[in-house]
Amino acid sequence: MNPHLNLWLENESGVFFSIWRMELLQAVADTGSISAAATVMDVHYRTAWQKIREMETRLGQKLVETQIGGKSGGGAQLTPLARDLITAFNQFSQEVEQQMQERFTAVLAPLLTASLDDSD
Amino acid sequence: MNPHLNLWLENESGVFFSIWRMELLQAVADTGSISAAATVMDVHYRTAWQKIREMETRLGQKLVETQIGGKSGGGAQLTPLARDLITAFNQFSQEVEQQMQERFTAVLAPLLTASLDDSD
DNA sequence: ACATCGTTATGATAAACTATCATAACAACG
DNA sequence: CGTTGTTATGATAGTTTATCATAACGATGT
Repeated sequence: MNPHLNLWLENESGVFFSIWRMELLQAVADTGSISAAATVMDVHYRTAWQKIREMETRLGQKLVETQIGGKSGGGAQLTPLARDLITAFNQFSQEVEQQMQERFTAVLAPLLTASLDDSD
Repeated sequence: MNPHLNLWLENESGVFFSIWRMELLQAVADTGSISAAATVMDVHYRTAWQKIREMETRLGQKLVETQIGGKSGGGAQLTPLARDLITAFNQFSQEVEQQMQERFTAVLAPLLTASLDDSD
């Protein structure tokens, strides 16, 4: 019975950023690989890789630097742009979410508790 | 390059209200039938009907009163609860959207114009 | 009395999207 | 030079969503 929200950014070619995508990039930063990030986000590696590629294509900018091979098999790090986007979008989404919770309590919660909870 | 948002409400059985669903119910109110509302919302009748049923099932309350047959073939009107939900949710979503636009301009727009527009 | 009309209601199918499987290429290291 | 774990990508499976087809309905005009 709580409100949920999704926020995303798109240009002419489609969605290039969202809350989920931000978390995915953050997981790449935290773990040092797309593979481990996919596990953290509980999606298949292919899904994570494809979403990152899609973001980069639609943005026209690199977000993740990858290495193939090496002792640890390879890895991935964020570009400075990706880090900046995470920082800004995280602040943005948290502020909007705060407002959502506040307005939900003020505007919707009274109606929902009155019309639904009482009617059982 | 603008921000987008979706807002929805769910309980244990799933999503029972959202911006799109609100617009669908409003279209039913405006047109007097699910069929015409589906056309307005640019979806198939079956889709509109199924979404309404889903909302009612998950909410455990009737949102639309329907009639089959008659001179105009039939029709549909909103229940008082549906009207109240539309009113409250509309205010809720507009306030959140306003905040989103405001915070986007303050937090994200500077970064996006600096990092993306300039790089062409 | 009864055929007409546009709507509700629903089963069946098609299409689109998303997730999963399988596999090649890769490079530092012991 | 084989081992290792990752990136990268084609191919397939599955799941969700949209479309098609059709029956039931009842006020109205003939």
